[in-house]
Amino acid sequence: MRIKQATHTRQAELVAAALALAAERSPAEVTTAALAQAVGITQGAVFRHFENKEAIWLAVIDFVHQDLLARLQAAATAHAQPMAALRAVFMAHVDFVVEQPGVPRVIFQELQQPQDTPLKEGVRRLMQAYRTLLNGLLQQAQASKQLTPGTDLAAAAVLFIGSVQGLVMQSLLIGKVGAMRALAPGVFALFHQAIAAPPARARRTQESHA
Amino acid sequence: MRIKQATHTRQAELVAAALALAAERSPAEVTTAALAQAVGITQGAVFRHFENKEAIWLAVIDFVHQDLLARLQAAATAHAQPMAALRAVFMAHVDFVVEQPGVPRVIFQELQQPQDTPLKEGVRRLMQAYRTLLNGLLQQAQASKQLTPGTDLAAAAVLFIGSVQGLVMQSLLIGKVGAMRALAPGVFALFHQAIAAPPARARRTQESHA
DNA sequence: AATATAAGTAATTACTAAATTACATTCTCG
DNA sequence: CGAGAATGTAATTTAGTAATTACTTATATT
Repeated sequence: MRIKQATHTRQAELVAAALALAAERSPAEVTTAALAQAVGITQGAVFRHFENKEAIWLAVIDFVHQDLLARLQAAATAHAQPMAALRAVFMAHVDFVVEQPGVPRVIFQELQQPQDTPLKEGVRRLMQAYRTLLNGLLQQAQASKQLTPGTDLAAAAVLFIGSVQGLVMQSLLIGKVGAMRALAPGVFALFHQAIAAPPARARRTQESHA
Repeated sequence: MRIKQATHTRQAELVAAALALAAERSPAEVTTAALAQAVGITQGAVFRHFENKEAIWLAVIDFVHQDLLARLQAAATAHAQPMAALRAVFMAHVDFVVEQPGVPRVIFQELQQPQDTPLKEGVRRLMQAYRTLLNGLLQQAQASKQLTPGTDLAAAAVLFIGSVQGLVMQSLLIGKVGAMRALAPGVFALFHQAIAAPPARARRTQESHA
């Protein structure tokens, strides 16, 4: 059995360890010593695989970016109807956070930094990709007349991401990530109500109202 | 002119300094030395006025609790119509964050801690008071038939706070808190759409639809 | 005005954490 | 197989921070 591991293996282990530790404490308090112990090497050995500590978190953000977006994309393409796709994306995001409670902590942590660190830049890229995905779905929905006419798509994207954020905050506050799953359907239902066109018969009366 | 200041004066100065510094960097990086410098005393002198560093952040949370809730309450009571009151609370919250960009950072920072620190307890009390305020307004709105029948009030509260959170995240990401003000009306309009009862003429058709 | 107390200073202590260094071991490939 | 590169260790360095201590000075009170 191998004692020493190739760098890319250790890098993956350290990234996983960082996420696991971030689920239990503030990422700012995750030390290189703790990472080393989690992986089974000494503190100094960590720097055989990463230039410095920041590089570890950069790799974490990268990993999350790949993993989360792949899941959201999969959730979206599993549904032909854009509204159903939005619901699936919402639930996939909630599921992801429940499985990886460290992720929001890392995101929040990096957003704290006001200067434009490489880490914050990584978070921005992730959010941008998320927004692009949402925007595509919202435009599809709009094209197929499933949105209230004149809906502000940018505001809808903010509201969508904000809804998940709100759920995350509640769960951070009460300390039980699982509670998110229970609240999620009700919150999405409201989001749906916020943007969805009224059913056909009602639409006629609304037009006569305007 | 006075050289030495009374403790309660210095405490207020230190709380203000903590909020100001948290607006420029992560609260975790705000050192007692930086606080001392901001106030014009030496690092050790800080401990003449606060038992330890945690006590400073506790006082900060307390101050924010008082100040924010007073503003939200004032915004709410300025409107007889519950929906108008909700809009005013939303805007007051956004204004508060724009004026005090350090506040969300402090909140996030404390939410990171998974254990139940006194600080996190303080944040929880603040959020609880916020939810109580919202709940009152939502119930008023419901009682006066201004909500879609069957609206999930708990989900609505999550969505409301989440909307502001979403706005805050956007602004933390792009680094310009002022951008919140521009996005806020659109986001609130969607929230309104999410919970508001359809206008009278449309309601008839919706009933016939059900 | 004298004095006790509160507020301040300067220097030190105790601790923690990231990064470096010198040396050792394992792995890989010609 | 054997040499060189990669990975690992143990100990040290460097740097920063909260809190304490011994001493000083301003302020308020009688």
